[in-house]
Amino acid sequence: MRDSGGLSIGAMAARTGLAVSAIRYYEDQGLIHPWRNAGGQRRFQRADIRRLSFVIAAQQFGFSLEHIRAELDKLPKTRAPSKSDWARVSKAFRRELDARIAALTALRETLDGCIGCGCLSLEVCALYNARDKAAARGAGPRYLMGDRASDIPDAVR
Amino acid sequence: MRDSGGLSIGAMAARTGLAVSAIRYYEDQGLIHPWRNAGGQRRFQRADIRRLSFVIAAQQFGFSLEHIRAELDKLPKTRAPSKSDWARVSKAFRRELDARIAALTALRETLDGCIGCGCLSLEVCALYNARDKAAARGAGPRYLMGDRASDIPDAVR
DNA sequence: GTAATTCCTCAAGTCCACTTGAGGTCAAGG
DNA sequence: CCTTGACCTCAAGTGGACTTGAGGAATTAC
Repeated sequence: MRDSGGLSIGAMAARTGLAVSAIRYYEDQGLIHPWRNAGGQRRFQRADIRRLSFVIAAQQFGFSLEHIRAELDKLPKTRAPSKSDWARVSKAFRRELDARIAALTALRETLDGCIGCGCLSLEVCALYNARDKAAARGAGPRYLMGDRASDIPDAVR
Repeated sequence: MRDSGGLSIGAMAARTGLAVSAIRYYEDQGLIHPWRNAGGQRRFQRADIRRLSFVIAAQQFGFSLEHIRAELDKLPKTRAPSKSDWARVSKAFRRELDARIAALTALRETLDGCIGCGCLSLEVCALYNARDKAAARGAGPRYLMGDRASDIPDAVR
């Protein structure tokens, strides 16, 4: 198992809780960059566990793999990432996270006010316009992950 | 357009910002129940706009259509839903929403502590175990929507 | 009354994030 | 040395949420 010091894909799976197939898929998507041993098998650094943990956590917040890849690309590829490297990525990530939580909270309040009020004048209902706000700010998984402009047409008229 | 008073699917699309095809799909999934006019075309009540707005908002929070359908099934099918009908649905929805926001916030703090600290002893790192917590509590869209137990294997060993 | 628009039903295609399976190679234990 | 289990690639399948297209009928606008 320890060929030239690296971890096998099975060991990574055991340590992260991910399926082996998922880890291979993540390599495909450029999220991790294992090297190969003499026999062509993948070998991982211990630091890659952290990388994968980050992927898992970020996904739970609704970020797409592409988005996560973009964040991870900010880490150095040659040397193992240091504390400050991770802190930098974390900071950017945290900002988006805050925005997302804020958007969710705002939408929740809108929903409260609107559904609670029972107003049936839907043209002026806040809920009615919630998606525009969300689309502009990027609230839920949908808009943040897919970025499908076609989803927000001319509206209302 | 006003056959026996109902709104056409095109009118609904214009008022909600949804694509016509999406509205038809939602009917397929049991989220709305339009009736048909003499010529077989769908006709909607004005109250259905609110129904669709709810669908849109709930989706932004990461709920699956099936989950949303379950919530909407609590509304009366025969008469148009009243203020208190909506309030009841809203209350249940709000509870889940609160749980989700709390989980996100907790995960964010975990991430802060862990990535900020730069600890490289990943076996004890909180981030390392974040997914287990999340799986137990139901944090992100993934686990709440898919409920894929196969995703959380025997782990760590 | 007729042309343009809107609507209808299928069936099939798309995108994301994976999993499953076939057919074969590599590595570790006895 | 040889068997067993872990690993390899590549193609195809899955599920959720839709969209697109074909072929045709209903409605509306002039």
